[in-house]
Amino acid sequence: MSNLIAVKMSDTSTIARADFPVIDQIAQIRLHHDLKNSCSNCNVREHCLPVGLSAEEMDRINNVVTARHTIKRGATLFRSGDKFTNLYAIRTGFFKIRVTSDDGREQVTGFQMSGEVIGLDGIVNDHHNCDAVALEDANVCVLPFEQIEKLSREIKALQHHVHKIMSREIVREHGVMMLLGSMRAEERLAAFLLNLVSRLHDRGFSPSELNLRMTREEIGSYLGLKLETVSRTFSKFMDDGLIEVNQRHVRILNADALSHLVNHEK
Amino acid sequence: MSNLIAVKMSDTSTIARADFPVIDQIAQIRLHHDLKNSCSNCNVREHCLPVGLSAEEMDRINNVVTARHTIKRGATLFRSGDKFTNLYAIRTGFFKIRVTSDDGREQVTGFQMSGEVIGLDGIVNDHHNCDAVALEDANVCVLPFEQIEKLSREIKALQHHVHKIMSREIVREHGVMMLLGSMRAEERLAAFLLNLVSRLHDRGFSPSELNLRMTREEIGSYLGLKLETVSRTFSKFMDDGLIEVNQRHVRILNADALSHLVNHEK
DNA sequence: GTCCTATTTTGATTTGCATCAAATGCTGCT
DNA sequence: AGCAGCATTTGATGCAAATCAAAATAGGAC
Repeated sequence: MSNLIAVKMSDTSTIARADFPVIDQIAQIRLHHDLKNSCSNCNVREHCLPVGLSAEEMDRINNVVTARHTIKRGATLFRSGDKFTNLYAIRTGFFKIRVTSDDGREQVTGFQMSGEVIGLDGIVNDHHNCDAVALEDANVCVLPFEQIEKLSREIKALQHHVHKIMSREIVREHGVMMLLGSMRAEERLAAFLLNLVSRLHDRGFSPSELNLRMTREEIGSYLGLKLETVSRTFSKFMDDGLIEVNQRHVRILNADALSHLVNHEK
Repeated sequence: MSNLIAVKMSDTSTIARADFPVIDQIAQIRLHHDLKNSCSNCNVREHCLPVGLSAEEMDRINNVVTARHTIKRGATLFRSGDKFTNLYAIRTGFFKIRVTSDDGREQVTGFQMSGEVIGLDGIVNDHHNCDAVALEDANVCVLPFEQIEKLSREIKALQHHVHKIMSREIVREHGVMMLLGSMRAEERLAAFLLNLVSRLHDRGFSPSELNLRMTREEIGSYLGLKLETVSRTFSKFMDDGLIEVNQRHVRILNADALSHLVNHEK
């Protein structure tokens, strides 16, 4: 009965990319658009898609999503320099997006989760300028950008939705710039935790508990801090009774205090 | 013979905005689309518009640009919270874009010059989330976003161009995050100067000389540094023979050394 | 031209975070 | 299950940039 054909491949995620193109690193699933796998039934559709689409419009969008990929933890969905052809809507899993400078410095520019669309960086130069690395096994819908553009010309709501997604990313980055440019370590970490837990809450998870998918070093890269500073700041928050930390598991005990940290300098 | 009707208003740029809506702060010019003022004759069109448009397409785009605004130095083109209706293409002048947090912290997120399009932040929530402040008297084309979207559905090249402009902004912000997250003061200032001079060079100005339109404090806000650090770093670059600084005027003497600073940590 | 204010420079000192270092605790792999 | 390597924590020290302070300079208003 299942119309799903899963082409599972051996995990080559640790093998140097030069030898194996991305497509070999990830399992690929061709969709046959049964009800079970349509956008209309997807539980993150309110993030990826505009509201108020007609059944016909929904169907046409659905037909653009002809493939899904699963990406193993540690593998990259795309890399800086890769030719840009698709956007990706994250169905499940968690990614870090990072840029790398000529001299090898890395900067994590974001952590993206289900319902979020990644790959927008590739549009301007036809090539990606950052890497998308799965921090846990992930599943994404492949959105061929040319077809998204074509359909956007025909479905006004989709067009506006695409614009909103890009604008949202610009606004998000404004926030990160504020964080990096004018907050101290405690403020940065507090803002980070509150942001993560709020986005998870939007997706039906606990408003006060979360499992970090990234290392202290990756958090540090995102926040412009060294991993030791991240660790120390976690400890400080523990001592102050603001949070409970057990490795990657964090429980927020005093969200108001964290929020106060972020919004009241000094 | 001139078809231009300039409605010059008294300069109220220093008066509190609560009392005077933005429209009162800026002189407004209605265009009658004579040749002199058409996009096709604009000397920054290669920045704002896609290449390879047909005469008819160019004409239709031109008809969307029904107004221009002049903004006096120190006045704002839009502010955080303002209803979003237009994008703005900068014809002449220089803007800083800044976000302000709840507790009053300011962060300059960019300096934009002629040919660049600002206001994209407003799309996602129908309201702007940052301020655009003119750092010198400026002139912008008003681009009603609904009409841009309408025309984008009809002119494929325009649609793709809009996408590229947004993607470019995302990529630019990635670069700023790299700068803020993992560079030291000297590297940040070097990157800033090289970026500015390169963009000015693209516009026909000197590849080695520039007049800063912003204060040390504004540079510092953008770079996540205090104004004293900016000033000291300028002095250091002078001592090292990398640049010549006279107040707002900077001459780059050794671009390679600056570039080396940016691209080779330590 | 002169005054006033904003901007810039430079110096002295402090401080928050990085760096260096080492011990401990996980996790995934065989 | 056990081991190897990675991740995390914590301490000691150093340093880059912030802060505090004051003088010099420029630019605008009248």
